[in-house]
Amino acid sequence: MEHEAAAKRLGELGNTTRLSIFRYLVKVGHDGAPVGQIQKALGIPGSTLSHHISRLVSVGLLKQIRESRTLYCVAQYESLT
Amino acid sequence: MEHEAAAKRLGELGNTTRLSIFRYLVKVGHDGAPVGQIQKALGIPGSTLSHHISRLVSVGLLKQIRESRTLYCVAQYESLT
DNA sequence: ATATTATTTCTATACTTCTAAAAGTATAGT
DNA sequence: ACTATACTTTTAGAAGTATAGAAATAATAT
Repeated sequence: MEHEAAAKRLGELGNTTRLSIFRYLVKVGHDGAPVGQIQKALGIPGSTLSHHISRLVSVGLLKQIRESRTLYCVAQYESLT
Repeated sequence: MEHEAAAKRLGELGNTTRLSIFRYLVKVGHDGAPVGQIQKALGIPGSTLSHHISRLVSVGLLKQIRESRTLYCVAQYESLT
C-alpha cells in the first residue's frame, strides 16, 4: 500500500497547476493561505482551483483548516518524505 | 522551464506501472536491464511496457543503450534530484 | 430575515491516458 | 534470402482528467 500511495502523491504533483499550488503553499509556510488568496496569487478560476485543491487534499498533500468563513490550506510537506 | 520539467517527471512516476518499472531499474543498478527482462520480472505485456518506457525516456527518467538486439534501460536517478 | 463573502458542487465540453492485440521494424545468425 | 529474437508503433475502446461557467451551500454581518 506504500507504493500506491507514493505513486498517487507523485502523480498529483505531476500537474503544473497543482504543483504551482503546492509550491505556493510551501513558500507561504506552515500557516497556509486561504483559497481566495491562492486564487488571486495564481490567477486560477475558483471552480478549477477547488477541483485541484480537493485532489491534493485527497492524497494528503494538503490539509485544510476552517476559520469562520475562510478555509486555510496548508501544505503537508512531510507526506513527501 | 524548471517547473514544467519537474512536474512532468513527477507526473510520469504517478502511474503505478511506471513507478514499478523505475523502481525495478533503480534496484537493478547502473547497468540497467533489457526491456525483455523487465517484461518477465514485472509481467507486463510488451506493447504496454514499451509505451510506459517511452514516456519515462521522454522526461529523462530513463536512458536506453542498445547492444546489438538488446535495448538496455537505465534509471536516471539524478534527474530527480 | 437579507445580504455579503468564501468556497464547493454540478454540469458540460474537450482532451489525455491506459491497455493490449496486431502489425511493423531492427539486428543478427544461418 | 530466410528465420528468429527483441522491441516499437499503430490502433481503438474504455476510463480518466482539465477547465470553467452556473448554481448551490456555509458562515457571518447588518
